[in-house]
Amino acid sequence: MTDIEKPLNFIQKVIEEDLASGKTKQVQTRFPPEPNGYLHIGHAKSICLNFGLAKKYGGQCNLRFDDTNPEKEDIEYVESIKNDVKWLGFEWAGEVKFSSSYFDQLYDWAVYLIKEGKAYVCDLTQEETREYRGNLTEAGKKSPFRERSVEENIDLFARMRDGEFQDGARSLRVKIDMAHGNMQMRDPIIYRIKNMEHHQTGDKWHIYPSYDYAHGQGDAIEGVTHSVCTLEFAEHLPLYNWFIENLPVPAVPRQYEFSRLNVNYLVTSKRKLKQLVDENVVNGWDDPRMPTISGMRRRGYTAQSIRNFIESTGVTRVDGVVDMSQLEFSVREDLNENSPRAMCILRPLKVTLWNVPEENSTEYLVAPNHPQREELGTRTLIFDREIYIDKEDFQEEGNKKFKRLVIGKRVRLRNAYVIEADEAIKDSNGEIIEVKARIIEGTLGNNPEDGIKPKGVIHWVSAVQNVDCEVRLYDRLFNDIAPDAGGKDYMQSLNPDSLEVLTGCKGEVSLQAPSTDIPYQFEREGYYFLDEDSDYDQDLENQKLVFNRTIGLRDTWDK
RNA sequence: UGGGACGUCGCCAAGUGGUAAGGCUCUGGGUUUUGAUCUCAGCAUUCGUAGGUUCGAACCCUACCGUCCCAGCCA
Repeated sequence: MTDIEKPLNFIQKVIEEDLASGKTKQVQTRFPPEPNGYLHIGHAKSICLNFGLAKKYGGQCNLRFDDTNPEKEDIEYVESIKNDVKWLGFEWAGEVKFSSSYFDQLYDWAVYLIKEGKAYVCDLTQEETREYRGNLTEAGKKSPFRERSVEENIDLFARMRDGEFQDGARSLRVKIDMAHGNMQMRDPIIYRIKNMEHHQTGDKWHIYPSYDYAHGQGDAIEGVTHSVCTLEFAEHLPLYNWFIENLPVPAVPRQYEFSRLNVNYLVTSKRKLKQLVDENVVNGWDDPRMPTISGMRRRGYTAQSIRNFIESTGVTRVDGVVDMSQLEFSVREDLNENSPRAMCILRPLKVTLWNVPEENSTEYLVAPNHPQREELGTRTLIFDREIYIDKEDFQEEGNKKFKRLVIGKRVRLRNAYVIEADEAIKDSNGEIIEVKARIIEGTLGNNPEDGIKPKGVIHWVSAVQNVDCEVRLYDRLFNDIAPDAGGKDYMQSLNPDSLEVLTGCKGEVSLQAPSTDIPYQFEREGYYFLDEDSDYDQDLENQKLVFNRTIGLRDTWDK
């Protein structure tokens, strides 16, 4: 990167002050996803922030699954989340943590609160609880069960734990203030009855702690110094601190909130992404059109490009929407620097170079793998009398702006000769099926001797020896710049053309054994990454190669 | 109408009393065997609005306007 120092964000400033004052000895953070879906670009921000903070200040970051609600969770998600965090390039401290590991301690602390007269078992139904809570402008009413005796509360709470009651029959609430301006403080529920198995604790529990009750205490148990979360939890801060102050916790963590990442044209809500998967709008969580980490990975986005993007957007408390172009810039920046080049014809049009002798027409040419990075080596290109160019690179009659092949005009074949087109051959429908052209002698590495330079450069592939492949082009999933803003129905703005599959594409022979760790730049086309649907086969006839277009090249050609 | 947070260029985002960084986008020029890359130049007399304090304000004060979050036994 650069040696220009980046200004610190507000959380970094807090940490530097805490370190300077001695309040914090060693920074401890945590990334705390609930395993109820796949991670998406929004989580990448939290991951980069939490792990990045720990790394920057020589501390550690835990990966903690906030698994307090077995209803929505699944072991499939914990595995995918671990995989995604690792892929993004981060390493968590020690073993993976689970909020469920603290259920015993949390239970003991709940009993402690009861004994202190600060928690009570409430028999109000869910509807009654809502009525008693009041609303934004009216104070709530105290629950009639608020003054139960300590003994009765302890007994009832134990019986809740033992599975004696139906789901929702009772709850454990903390006694704070039913008239508090902050709704979170109106005797929040900290334990609810759910007679159901948990993916980590099996059938041990019939009651599960709420997020509010489990999160801060989990932080304290793990010695988290700076608990950073998104802005919607700012409302919970007083409650977070209430527990820390009223419980004999081993440490005092502090919560700081930042605004979540929003990118236009994207939807980032686990619930909504799940709907796209469940209704088969996309082909799974890792569909390359999804803004999930796994989808982006499959599409060809590099971990570095995602990290750079997150870094470029900053950390503040301002609600904003980042432009998609900023993400695209980070992806292109990294890929341009690191992708090997290759030529691939997406929509083949045969060109016969009639002045190349028919006998022994094959010629081997050498091309650099990267135009600016010699150290990346070279590759061999096969040149023949018959080649393919892209249909879009030929017009019978061009115009000043069309810098490609035109009848009677010249064009440079990338890394090869200059050619001039003579004739277009059409089928009975009038469609051009072949072009007759000729090479200009002596133009390999040189300009034509007659001084008539070609207008442009186009890519090509031998029609005799090439690699057949399928190419999948992706466009945005939604046509609306803010698909789900203001409660809009995002399913109404789905882009019907978000996937275009091209078969019979022709790649140069270096693509026979393609790279599986970084996209190629198909010159003049964009960046393309090998999809996992590909099938390798020693027998090339049976090999099936599929490439995903990660992103096109920047295009400043005003058509 | 209760409580909380936030408003600096089209989009991100520094700046927190001394006279508006940077990135993305966009526009124009140069180099180029990728209409890519690279490179040069341009792009806020102005910081939500209106007053006030001050020699001096985006930064301090007051009022107003706008946006977002909170009424799950979700996280």
